[in-house]
Amino acid sequence: MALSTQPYKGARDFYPEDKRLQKYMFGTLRRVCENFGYEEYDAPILEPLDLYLAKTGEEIVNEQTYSFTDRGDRQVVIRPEMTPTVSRMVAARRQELAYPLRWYSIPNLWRYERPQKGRLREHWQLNVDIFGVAGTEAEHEIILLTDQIFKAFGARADMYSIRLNSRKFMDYVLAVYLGFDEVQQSSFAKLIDRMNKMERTAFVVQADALCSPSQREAGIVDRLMSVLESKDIAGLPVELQTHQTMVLLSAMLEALAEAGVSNAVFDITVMRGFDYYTDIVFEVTDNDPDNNRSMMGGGRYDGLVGLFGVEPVPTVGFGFGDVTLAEFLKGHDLLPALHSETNLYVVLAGDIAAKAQKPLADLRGMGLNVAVDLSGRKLGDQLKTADKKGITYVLVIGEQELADGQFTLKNLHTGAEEKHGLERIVSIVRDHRHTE
RNA sequence: GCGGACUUAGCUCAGUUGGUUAGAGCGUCGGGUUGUGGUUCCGAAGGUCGGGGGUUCAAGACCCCUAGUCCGCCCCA
Repeated sequence: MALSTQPYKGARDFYPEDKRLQKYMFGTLRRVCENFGYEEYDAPILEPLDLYLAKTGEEIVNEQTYSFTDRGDRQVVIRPEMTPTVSRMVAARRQELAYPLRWYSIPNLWRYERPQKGRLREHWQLNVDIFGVAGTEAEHEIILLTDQIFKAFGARADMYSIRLNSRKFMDYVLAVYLGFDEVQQSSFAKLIDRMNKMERTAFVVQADALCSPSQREAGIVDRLMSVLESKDIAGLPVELQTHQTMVLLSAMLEALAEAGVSNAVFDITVMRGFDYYTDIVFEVTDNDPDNNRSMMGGGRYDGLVGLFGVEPVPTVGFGFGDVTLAEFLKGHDLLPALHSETNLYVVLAGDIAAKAQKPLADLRGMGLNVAVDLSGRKLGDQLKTADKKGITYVLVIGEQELADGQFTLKNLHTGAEEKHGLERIVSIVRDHRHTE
């Protein structure tokens, strides 16, 4: 039986054309992050199991990670997310780092679960974090950066929504304002998370089922619905509007609007799954109903660094997956034409590979990326190969050209041909590359 | 982890209620005379129909198992 050529379940091969797209996406992400003064870091793909047990739900660690025991009996996990790792790194140098600390990374992450639209087993995720800022200036900057990322990809404000809420606020609503016990709070959090995907009546039925008889009698579900159906902070019951976090969030949204972020809104259904978030949380969703998934999510997690036994560091950060980003760009037709990194394809007329080495070295020395066809096939076949590789310029080298130093340069897009010396050829190809 | 749909040539797919040597388009390769691609023309190669088992005189088609892909659910990094 022949070996399978398929990549591992839920993971992708990146052929050169796929890698071009990845390089474009990552390049844009890096540019925006560095534009805001964020520095890139990285870490091992393997981490000890303990790192995740402390802060993530047990089900996630046990059933949704790749884990194994190594030869030294250590429990090892292939990282399913970057936040614990970066917290570990910051904690390790807690005293010596210069705050505010602005870091980013684009790690590959693994999760053991069934692949589906927008969710694979291996994906890459931009992680951006700011450490050491306790005030909402940190959230403001992070949201601004997020918005810049979308703008850098050419997205318009009506293509995506930045939705904000507060974990601290929701805890208050569920525990104090509505009086739910801890089990109920967690059930309601999950239900509210799915609210936008459900019919209102189905939601009310499920919410009702979670209430005790006395809560039902007190009309708790109606009270809940009136909170959840508030379209903005001003629509909330007055008692909730004046909650400290709502006051801060309200001011933040105003500041963001002033800074040119027109599509950031309060959305009470944004919950986020993780326990480590401590206050403001946010998501960015695609406005295209066919890609109804959160593309990016994050928030404030002030407690994580402190788990390593050092003084806690207030932190705001987010993760942004490459799969959902690619879906977004494709869906909104935002992908540019991506070309080969090879600028020039040299075809040889006749058996002259040895003699052609000098001009090839000169072209490379002057900075062009040059590939040469070594097949010895007919000229037409060599041209076909250049075309198939998506390389615009072809240079013909034959006895004639070697003799007079004038080489035939052909543009495969226009079909035009011209003869020049090597330096002129380099400048033509380079100018074209820059205008692409 | 649970449920549903699907799997036929390199790719996208046809294949009628089971019935001879399983088809198309695109792609690939060769040719239209020796230094010019995309278009066009001619020709060729390429499939034990995902794998295994069963029903039948006969299975690509029906049944069971298994793998993979996709879509939901759970969960969400």
